[in-house]
Amino acid sequence: MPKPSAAQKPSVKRPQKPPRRGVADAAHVASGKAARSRRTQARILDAAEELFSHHGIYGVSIRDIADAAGVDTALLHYHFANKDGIYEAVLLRRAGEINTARTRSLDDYALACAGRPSIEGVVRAYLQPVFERLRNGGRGFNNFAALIALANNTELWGGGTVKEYFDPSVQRLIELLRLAMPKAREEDLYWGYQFLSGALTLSYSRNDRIKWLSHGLCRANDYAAIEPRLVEWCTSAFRGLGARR
Amino acid sequence: MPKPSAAQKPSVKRPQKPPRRGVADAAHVASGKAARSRRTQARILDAAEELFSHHGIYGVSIRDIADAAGVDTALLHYHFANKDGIYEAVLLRRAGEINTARTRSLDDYALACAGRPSIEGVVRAYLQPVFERLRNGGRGFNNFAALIALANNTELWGGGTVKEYFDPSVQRLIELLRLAMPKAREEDLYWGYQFLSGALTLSYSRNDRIKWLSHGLCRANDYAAIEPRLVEWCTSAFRGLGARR
DNA sequence: GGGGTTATTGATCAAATCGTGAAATTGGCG
DNA sequence: CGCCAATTTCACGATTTGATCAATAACCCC
Repeated sequence: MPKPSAAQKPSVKRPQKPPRRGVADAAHVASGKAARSRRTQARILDAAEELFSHHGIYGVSIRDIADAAGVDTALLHYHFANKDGIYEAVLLRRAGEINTARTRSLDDYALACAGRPSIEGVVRAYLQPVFERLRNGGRGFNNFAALIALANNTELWGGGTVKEYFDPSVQRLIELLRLAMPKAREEDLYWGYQFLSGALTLSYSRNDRIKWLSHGLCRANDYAAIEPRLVEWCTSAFRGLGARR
Repeated sequence: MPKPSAAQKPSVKRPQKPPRRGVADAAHVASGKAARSRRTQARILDAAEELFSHHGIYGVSIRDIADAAGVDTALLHYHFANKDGIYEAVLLRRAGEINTARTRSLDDYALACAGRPSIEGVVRAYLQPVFERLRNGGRGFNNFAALIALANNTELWGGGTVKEYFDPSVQRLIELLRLAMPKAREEDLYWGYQFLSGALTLSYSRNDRIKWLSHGLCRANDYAAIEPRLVEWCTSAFRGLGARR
């Protein structure tokens, strides 16, 4: 059984993170100790992200990550204290970015529609940032997404820290949906989000069952096929829900 | 990293399962060696089901299961060979039952509607058996469902054996949907199922995020609230999809 | 009621796991 | 250069984990 999880070793001795370098050097490969450190941390997180997304947090050992990243296990403890620390760092690295992008996308749409949002517009604005990254974000983001899918079906849900990044963008979504369908009941909006979320989550999970079911007609990670269909799917569904009373 | 998983120790020495008792004694607590054995196996599987559903397969040790079931670890090996064996036994115990129930429910509906199924009828018939068990099946079935939700977001998907129980009922669902919406494109039917499946899956996962998001208005395991809404949700969505061309 | 089979236990192993502390390396800076 | 701190490696200990084997207990049948 997994230990009571984190928060049991304050790890006082660990040194502070180095301050950001004064001069921003992003063009070519940055040199210097701090930059090098940041790069190895990123390598570790990349490896952990990939492994976690495949086998879950308990299916991966610290050694696995260290080997994949090409460093010693002690280095992981040095940078991230313990396994939970690595896991959390993996999630936090991208959680903020994607959710501010979501919120921004929704805000942009709210502005563009001049206070009269359509269901389709809202749904599209909410989904667009994720799918854009799924298509163009490289393997890293796809691993991250698959990991989110895994964590999403657990009570852990990333140890509780991550949800605080995701919640605001969802609340913004609900707000706009409320505007778009004023006759809908409050609970129904949340249930609608729940159903949307489940469908979205399965989309970027590592489950390719649909390929077998459809005899190769559909592939689970064919995001170009999924995005318009999911938008349409949720739009119809919300519309039926909003028209009910 | 998890081992290449099962299929590496033929475990020749393990004795055969005992033959079913000649006399069926189901009314009161069955006595006899075979019955007792079956009961302890069930206790083990119950414990494993619960633990796996919470922490995933790699988050639970054989000792954890043995302790929870109140037996020695060696007994688990005796009955199920190894850890993967336990996991598979947990899944197989209910996978067949629920899916034949699903298929039967769909067949019944197909008969009742006299070859002219409605989208709503099909969706309802597909979902009804699960929700009935989620409401009345006791904690055991809920644990099982949560475990399925967990496994569903993995490429493992239960080691590959379980899908063969699930697939036929899904194919039957698709067939009937095809009848209900003859103008729909083939791929869209499968994508629709994928979205339905994701929403359903999240419903019985252990994620209660919706409770927080809705400030207590909705609770993730309020199946009485979910079932009618999910039926309506998917019906509207499929309808929009079927009307498109 | 004893013999044989099945079910269950206790003791134990080898490998894997997380984590630590001391040593070695690296780079920045006077 | 030569010191100092941040980074990285090496070697190791304590614990957990999956699994096995012999020994015991429960049961059934003759």
